[in-house]
Amino acid sequence: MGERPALSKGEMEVARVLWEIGPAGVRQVHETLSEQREIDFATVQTYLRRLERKGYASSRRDGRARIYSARTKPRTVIRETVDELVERLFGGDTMPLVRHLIEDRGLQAEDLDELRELIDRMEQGE
Amino acid sequence: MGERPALSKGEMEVARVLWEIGPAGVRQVHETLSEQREIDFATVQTYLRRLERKGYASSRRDGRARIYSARTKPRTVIRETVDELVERLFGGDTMPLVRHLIEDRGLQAEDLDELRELIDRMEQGE
DNA sequence: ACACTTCAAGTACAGTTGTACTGCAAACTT
DNA sequence: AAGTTTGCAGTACAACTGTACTTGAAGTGT
Repeated sequence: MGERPALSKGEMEVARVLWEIGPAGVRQVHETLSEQREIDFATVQTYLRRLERKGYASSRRDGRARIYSARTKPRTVIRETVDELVERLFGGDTMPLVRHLIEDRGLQAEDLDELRELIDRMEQGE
Repeated sequence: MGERPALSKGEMEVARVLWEIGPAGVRQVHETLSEQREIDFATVQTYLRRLERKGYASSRRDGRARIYSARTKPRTVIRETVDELVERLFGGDTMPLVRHLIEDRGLQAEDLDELRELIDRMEQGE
C-alpha cells in the first residue's frame, strides 16, 4: 500500500485538524485552524481539496456544505512522514532524532516517566 | 537568527552527506549519495547550489573544482526541521513523535539503555 | 421578491522542488 | 595536437505549494 503522495506542510496542519475534530466542513476546519494561525478560508478549502485528491481525505455533500473526513489514521501518516524525514536527514538512523527530542524540547517530568515505562516495556516485549 | 528558508527533502539528503564527509566537491557528494540511491550528478549539483543560495553551505573554487562546505551545524538544522514538523503535524506536542520513534522503529537494546540514561540525566540535571 | 450574506467551486499565479539536459572549458590519452 | 573524458555553469521545465481572488448559487432578513 501507501502510494499516496507525501503531505506538504500546509496539508499536514489541515489533516491534523481533521483528526482532531472529526468530519467537518470547510468552515469548521477554518475556524479551528484560525485559533492557531492566520489563514484564509479559501486556503483551507484548497488544502482540503488537495487532501482528498491525494487520498488522505474523503468528502460528501451535505446539503449546501461539503463534509470532509480523514481517510488515513494519524499513526500511518506519522509513520510515513517521520520515516521519510529520518531517512533523508539522518540516513535512517533514529537515535539522533530521539536524542534531540528528549534533550532539546522541554519534556515534562511525567513525560519522562512515561518514556521510562515505555522503554521498559520495549525491552522485554518482543 | 534563522531566516533561512527551510530545506527541501532532496536538499536535506545532500546536506547530510556534506556533514558526513566534510567539505567536498560535487563528484564526491554524488558518489556518496549514489551508494544509497540513484541520483543524477547534475541533480546533486543543483542541490548543492541551492544549499548555498539558502545559506546552508558555502563554496570556494579549488582549481577546476568547486568545494562545498556546510555552514550550518546538523544540530541547528535538526532543531529547525523537527520543530516545524512537530508544530504542523502534532500541534506542538512532542510526545506522539517520541512514542512513535521508540515503539515503531526498531531500536536496539543499547539504544534503549542509552535512552534510559538520557532520561535520568534530564530528570535531575535541569 | 429584492438586497444582502454565505459558502463551495473554480481559477490564478508566483515560488519551490525534483530532476535533468546542454554547452563549454580543463585535463587526460594516445 | 586531436579526441575523449570530466565536471562546472547555465538553463529547462513540469509538478507541487502556499496563498488567495472571483464567480455564482443558495440561504436569510425585510
